[in-house]
Amino acid sequence: MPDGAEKKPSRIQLRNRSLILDAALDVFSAYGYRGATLDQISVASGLSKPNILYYFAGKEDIHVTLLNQLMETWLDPLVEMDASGDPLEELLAYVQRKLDMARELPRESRLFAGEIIQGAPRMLPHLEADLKPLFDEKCAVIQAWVDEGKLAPIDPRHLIFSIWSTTQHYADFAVQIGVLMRTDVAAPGADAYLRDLFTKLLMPATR
Amino acid sequence: MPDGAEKKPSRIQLRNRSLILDAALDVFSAYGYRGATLDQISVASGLSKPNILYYFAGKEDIHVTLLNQLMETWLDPLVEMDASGDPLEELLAYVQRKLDMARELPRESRLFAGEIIQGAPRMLPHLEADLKPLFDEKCAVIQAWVDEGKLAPIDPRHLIFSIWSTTQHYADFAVQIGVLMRTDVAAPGADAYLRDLFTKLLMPATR
DNA sequence: GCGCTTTTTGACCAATTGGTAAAGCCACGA
DNA sequence: TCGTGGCTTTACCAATTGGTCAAAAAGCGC
Repeated sequence: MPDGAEKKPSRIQLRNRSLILDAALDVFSAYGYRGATLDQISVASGLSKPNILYYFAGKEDIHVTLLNQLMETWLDPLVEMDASGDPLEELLAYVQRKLDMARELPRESRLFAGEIIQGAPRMLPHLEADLKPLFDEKCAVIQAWVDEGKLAPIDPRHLIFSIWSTTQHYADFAVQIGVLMRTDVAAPGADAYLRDLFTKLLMPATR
Repeated sequence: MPDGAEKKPSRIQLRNRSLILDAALDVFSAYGYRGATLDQISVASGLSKPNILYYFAGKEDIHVTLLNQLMETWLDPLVEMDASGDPLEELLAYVQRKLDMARELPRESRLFAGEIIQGAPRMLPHLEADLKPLFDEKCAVIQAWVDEGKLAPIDPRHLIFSIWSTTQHYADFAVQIGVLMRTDVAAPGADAYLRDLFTKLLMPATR
């Protein structure tokens, strides 16, 4: 049984763990933690239920592993925002990265959203430990840009909230958007719209 | 058993049905449909499980009833947007109404979000039948305003998406916001920020 | 091919799930 | 006060849940 100080995961372990995690991502993002079942993950992964429990300690272990992996990728676009770059360009690039991510990783976005909506029972520590410091740091960067007159005066915190919400919306509410408009034209339209939105918001008045 | 063409619901029926629906809103919005249990609703409502099933045909019946009720209140702010009013004022007022609603009815917002994230299995018909026509109508109104030069040229569909996402974010991601900033200052800050955001976006250039 | 470890499975379990049946309770009008 | 009908509970179920265990079946170095 793999535990404690493992040596080297075998080829089979690597393959099966990733099979399980991928299947679990499907199931958890679609039904939430409590709504997902090991049997669903079993079917989706092609592995028997006891076999899944050979690789993971339990349902919660799978979920936690997924959330841990997610946190890194999730923060990455914000990490990349460079304090020494051009403020408006940096922020617009951040918006674009978040938008791309919502498109490429919609399951991850929904998993994250579901977890937060349900009160983040398994994620609060991560938010406090990883997200909060990064958020504060980047807010300070943006505030400095504002103070230097390189951006219109806005509250950095709400700016970030609005970037998160507008971009993730295209992943989390994809079904609704699918009902309301042709999805094939939604993507480029969203790019242009959000660029326009945040440009107008952030462009300093003195120009 | 109350079904088919009912006469007049008794005082007790009215009270208990609303007790159940209120409790169910708590539970469903917190755990999603599959994650919620009748026992939880039973405890939260103070009624025994069989008693709950005396008033509703089953778990799904409760959920559907909740979603049906929600759809009306949910569309209301958009319905109120008046084609004959001042464009910018109307849209800013719409933003404010959605923001107020997210604050006053966070459970409903989370219930709705959870349902959509999970693919809207029980809501798709509603979206098609109720939301879509209203959405198209209001998009046409906004497009007309744009064509008349009363608003900056924007895509009405993405405008509405961004209004929905930014406002509902404060309800759906309340836990995350609670981690990142003092919640007591979040509300007025959000009001001002979003007014600024959408004013700058929508103000026509020729002024 | 041989022995040893890793992987996989089938059978099984206790707890929880949504739901049912029938009996009991209770108000209220005749 | 006595039914009568609406309301509530107790006892119970079959199905599903996450999880266990020992035995079987691969892998794999030699």
